[in-house]
Amino acid sequence: MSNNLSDNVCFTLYSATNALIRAFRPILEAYDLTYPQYIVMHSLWYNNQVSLKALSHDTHLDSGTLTPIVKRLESKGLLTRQVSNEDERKKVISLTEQGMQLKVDAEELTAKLMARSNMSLERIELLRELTLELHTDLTKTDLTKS
Amino acid sequence: MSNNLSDNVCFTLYSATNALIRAFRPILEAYDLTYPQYIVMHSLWYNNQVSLKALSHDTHLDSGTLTPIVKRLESKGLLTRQVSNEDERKKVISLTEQGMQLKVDAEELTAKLMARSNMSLERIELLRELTLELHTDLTKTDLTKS
DNA sequence: GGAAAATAATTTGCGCGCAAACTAAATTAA
DNA sequence: TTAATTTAGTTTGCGCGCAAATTATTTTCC
Repeated sequence: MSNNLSDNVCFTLYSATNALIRAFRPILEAYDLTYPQYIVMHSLWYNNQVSLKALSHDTHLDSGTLTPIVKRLESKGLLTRQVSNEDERKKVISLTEQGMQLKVDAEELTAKLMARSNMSLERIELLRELTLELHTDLTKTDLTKS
Repeated sequence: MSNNLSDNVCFTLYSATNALIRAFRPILEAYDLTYPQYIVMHSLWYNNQVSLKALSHDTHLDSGTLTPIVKRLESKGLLTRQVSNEDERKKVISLTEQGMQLKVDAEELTAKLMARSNMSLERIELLRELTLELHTDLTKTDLTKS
């Protein structure tokens, strides 16, 4: 029987995420990256030379979302896209030298951003666990059924 | 020194929100609403006849985001927008009879959605508190400084 | 009272996020 | 082996989310 939007976990989650992306924007601007682009780069720093499918699995982003993001990163010279030799449906996405060098500067941006917030490390870790749990929960269960 | 995206609270928050909106979509489709439209309606069910500014404050959404959303809700016949008598810069947003009736059906959708997840009520409440705290934190502090 | 500053809402431009439709290649099955 | 199905990636369309620019009204200050 909530009458206030902030009593609603969906709303607070949604608002917090928007605020986070907004806070990230000026920081990532220095690297000419958006937050989703940063996620893709982060994924590739630890899993280079993967297919779009594999990248989609790791980043939890749709292939229809990823294709234009990856194309933009390609046009910035941070990665390349080549048709796979074994399977010509697949594209191998590889970091360029420039893309790999960005890691040194941008790797720990999240820690830096969160460190500036007033939340304790314990509560941040708790938030991470709860959102991970919710995501797992929502993607495993088909909520339109039952 | 995280090498995995899921070790990163920003990423898990971002992914969980996307998953939540995605899970909400088929449910809200029955009411011909998107999630942001639902937020606006929810706000108006408890605070009718407000300016766009006031709606922006309550929903945490930008005026540039709200204007088109509110226009769409108007064209669906759920609300009206009239220029204020006292201040002609302002618009008074008011629910129509149809918009108010939607409340009966759609009010408790969030509770229903979350109830279908496997998370306990305690953990859901904890998640609500943490995301509320983070949002407050991020909007009060100018993170580009210091 | 009139210029300057502040405020409310709209518009523009860009990058998502994703469902749905589509193209092309590989796999399966008949 | 070739027709049917599956899979990988792209494209299209629509609705955000928001910064920045714009328009119109009100307030402030001289």
